[in-house]
Amino acid sequence: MANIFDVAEKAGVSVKTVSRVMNSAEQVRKSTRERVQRAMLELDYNPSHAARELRSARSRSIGMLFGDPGSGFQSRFHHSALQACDEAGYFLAAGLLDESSPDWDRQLSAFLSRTRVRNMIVVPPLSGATALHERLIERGVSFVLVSPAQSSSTIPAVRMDDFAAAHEVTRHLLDLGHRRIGHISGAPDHVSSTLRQEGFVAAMLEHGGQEVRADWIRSGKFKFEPALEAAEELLMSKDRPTAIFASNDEMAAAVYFTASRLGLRVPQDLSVVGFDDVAIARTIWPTLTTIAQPYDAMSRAAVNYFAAREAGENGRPDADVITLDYEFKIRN
Amino acid sequence: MANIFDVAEKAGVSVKTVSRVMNSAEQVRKSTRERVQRAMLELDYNPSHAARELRSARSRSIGMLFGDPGSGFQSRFHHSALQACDEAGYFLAAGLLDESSPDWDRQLSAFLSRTRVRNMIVVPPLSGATALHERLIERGVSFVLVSPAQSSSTIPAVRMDDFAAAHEVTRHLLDLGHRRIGHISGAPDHVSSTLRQEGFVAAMLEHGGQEVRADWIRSGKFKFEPALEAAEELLMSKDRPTAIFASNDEMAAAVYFTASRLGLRVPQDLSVVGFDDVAIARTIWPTLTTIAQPYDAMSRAAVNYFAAREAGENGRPDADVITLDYEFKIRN
DNA sequence: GCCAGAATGTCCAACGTTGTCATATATCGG
DNA sequence: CCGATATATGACAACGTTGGACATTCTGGC
Repeated sequence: MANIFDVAEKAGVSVKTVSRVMNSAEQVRKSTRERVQRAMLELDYNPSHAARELRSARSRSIGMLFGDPGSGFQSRFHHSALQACDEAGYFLAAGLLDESSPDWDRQLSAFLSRTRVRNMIVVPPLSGATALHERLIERGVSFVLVSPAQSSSTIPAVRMDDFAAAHEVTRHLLDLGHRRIGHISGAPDHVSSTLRQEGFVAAMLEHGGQEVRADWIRSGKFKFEPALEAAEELLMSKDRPTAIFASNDEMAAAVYFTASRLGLRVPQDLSVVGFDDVAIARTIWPTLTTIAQPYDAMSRAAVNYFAAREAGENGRPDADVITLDYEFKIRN
Repeated sequence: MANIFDVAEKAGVSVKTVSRVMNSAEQVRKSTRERVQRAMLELDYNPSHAARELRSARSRSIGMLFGDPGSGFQSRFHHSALQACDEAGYFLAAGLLDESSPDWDRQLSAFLSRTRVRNMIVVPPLSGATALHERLIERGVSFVLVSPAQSSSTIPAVRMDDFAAAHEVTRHLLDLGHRRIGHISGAPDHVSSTLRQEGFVAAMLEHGGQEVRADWIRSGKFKFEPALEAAEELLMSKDRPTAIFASNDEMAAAVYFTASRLGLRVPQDLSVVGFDDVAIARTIWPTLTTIAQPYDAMSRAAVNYFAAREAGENGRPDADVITLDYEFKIRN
């Protein structure tokens, strides 16, 4: 396997010059640079990540921790973050962290000190784990929250515009002619849930306030089982809603479940829309109209945040919240 | 951040002894070992992965490549492999590989030479990519296939007992009183698909051969859309089957889909069973009876394979196929 | 108290790269 | 064509760890 010396020899320069070409910090003459790059290609050379990581002041690793495997999100984010890291020349180091274990602090320590990562992307459900965030700050790790549960003015975050998305989804139902619309919200301590609910209410009010009934807004905690109950409560009564907007796809699936149990057909008797566009949305029948989180864009934004922070070495204010556009997937 | 010198000083030993404790190759007195371990704990010391990787002959990294993100499998395997690696003291390095890209060879090169991994776990769909396997052999990487598409006598693999599982599933349907059972098989060039079909046929034959109708076995290629067609063909005729065994969960979901479209209720009018136990199985309604792949056990077996190979340094024959027990999940 | 063997220490080199600092080479005005 | 200055390149140490080849110090059994 080729190393930097082989490249240097082949290109007829010193190893330092090769290093400079790769890190492109200092100036290298164009002709030299090209000669080196050709040599790298011909030798199929790639720098050893371990060696760079060990020697260099700069860290080229970004960490990502995985919590509860149940979350359909994590794999989406993992994949898109891998891609974003590839593009930006970072290495993504993945680890496990069980936030419910008393041991989680040690797990974190082990991950951080083994990998030496100093930049992390924290995705759901861990982006809602405040204790973890505090610990990261203490340890001087800089991190970006993805779709955090709480909005914070001190921690940079990447999120989508939940309010606007919920508004548009509700609008869509109204445009289809629905007037009696129920909502199954997520976990009450989750800002996304609140924003989605607000977006729902706002759209309803715009269309005539009398329609928003408090008993047609139920919490499903973002989970399947609680959403079953919520759906049952919404659908059992005589004057039931004709459409339900669930705050995520899993809960929307629970609505399907309940509707089917009660003999209601979707979408003839009941319209359902979800949120997130996880795998389920395209697999259940009828395929679920939903809002797609901008996974790729979010990951890319997070990675770019680190890249930018490093480029401009000025310790710029750490409080940006980047809000990205969602995508509205209309299905059956 | 503590390093090996700090630990040595704290424990009152030399760095060499600390190193010995960690690599446990040579003999260290129990009392010394404990003293060192205490020092490591107190200092919250973890060896730098980069430094070990760089210096040591032994590689503590195991690579895992992700192909098409659509596969519900990959995240399950990733999670369980992370866990298995944690337990065994390995580090899991993840990368992307787009097998359909003309560039895939370069992607592989970059991954291998950057990370220096020499052990890999190859999961579906890449465990079916023969060209990749050949390239890995050429490059001297040792790898274990997980649920490979073809059985090979030269590449070690971990798989589940598809035949037995399919047999048991079919048996289950027979025990429920079904006699008219259809089967939607997977991709014909996939040995799992073949084995599952054989298990199905064997169970049917045991119960009276006249029941196995060739036109009740259709290929769905392991995908949703082709399975829709297959299900339609099975369910449209007057004398339709009363139960369908689909070779994976995605196709089982397609059966639900079609049944619902044709006005058939599951499970009253039609029983459906799936295979794999991906997220969908627990989310669609009625929850899907299926076979759970032994994700954790498979990953652990793969990791242990490398650990064992390293312990007994004898170049033992490379052709083991480990077959693991599945789990039968009876749902609604 | 002696001895064998186990346990531990010493010292140095090496892994592949980057940071520091020194030096060589090109560029430019006069 | 000269020296001055900017630009391009090189030599060498260092990152944290393991491996090797020994030397030294314990330990336990006689």
